[in-house]
Amino acid sequence: MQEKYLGEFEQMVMLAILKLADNAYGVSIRELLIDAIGRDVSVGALYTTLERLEKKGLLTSSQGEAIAKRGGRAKKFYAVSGQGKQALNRSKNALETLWQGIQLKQKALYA
Amino acid sequence: MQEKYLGEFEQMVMLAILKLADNAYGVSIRELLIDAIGRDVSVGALYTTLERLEKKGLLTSSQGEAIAKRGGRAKKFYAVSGQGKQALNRSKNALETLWQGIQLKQKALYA
DNA sequence: CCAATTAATTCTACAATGTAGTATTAATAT
DNA sequence: ATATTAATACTACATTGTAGAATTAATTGG
Repeated sequence: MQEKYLGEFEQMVMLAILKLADNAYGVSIRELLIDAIGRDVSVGALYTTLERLEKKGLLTSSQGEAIAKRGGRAKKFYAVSGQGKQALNRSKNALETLWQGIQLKQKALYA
Repeated sequence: MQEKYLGEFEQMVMLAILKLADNAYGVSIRELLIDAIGRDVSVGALYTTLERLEKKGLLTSSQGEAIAKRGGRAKKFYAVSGQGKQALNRSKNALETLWQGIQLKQKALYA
């Protein structure tokens, strides 16, 4: 079977998880994404993607303990699997290769 | 309207066009992509994507002249529009921001 | 000039990913 | 127990990815 690309949103979600390390769960992932990419991410979009990535084996998850805070459901923590990391690398490399030598905007040479 | 991401394949196609400069048409784009990303790209996948990108205003096209070669239909040349370049930049920046500080593989420090 | 050949694009159909909104669940506090 | 809160799950539809077959348009040889 030919390796497929990751979708772009999928990539972003996985990168957010890597960044959050052991604090990567739905709400925190969503916040980081919204902040990092400067646009809204709907709750549904995120959870759907998390599920799909886990089903494909690119993410793993573990149920969090209940915490002594006001209330609310337990968190489900995510981590990027080895397979997921490989996929990220492949996508990154493919894009980098293609960007090679392309200059879209001229940077100002001096202020 | 919120800006959407480019799909990853869409990005790749646009980058290939930029690279090919004034020789970007279906067949050459496909060859460059196959070579650059190391996997097959079906004819249909490519042309469908080209059409959609043009319809969205991210690409422009122009009909090529018939050329004195064995035979075959005239080429349709593509170029990335200003809007297309902006979209590429946005996607690139978003991904770069997220990759910031993430180290997946340790590079060998010495051989 | 017409049939064969070639180079290229278009068409059709379905799968995977993107996206949003609403509903549900599970925990805590009163 | 009931209200409140934090979080996840569900449902549905739009967009993008993907493949293969069909079609078109050009050239050349006879």
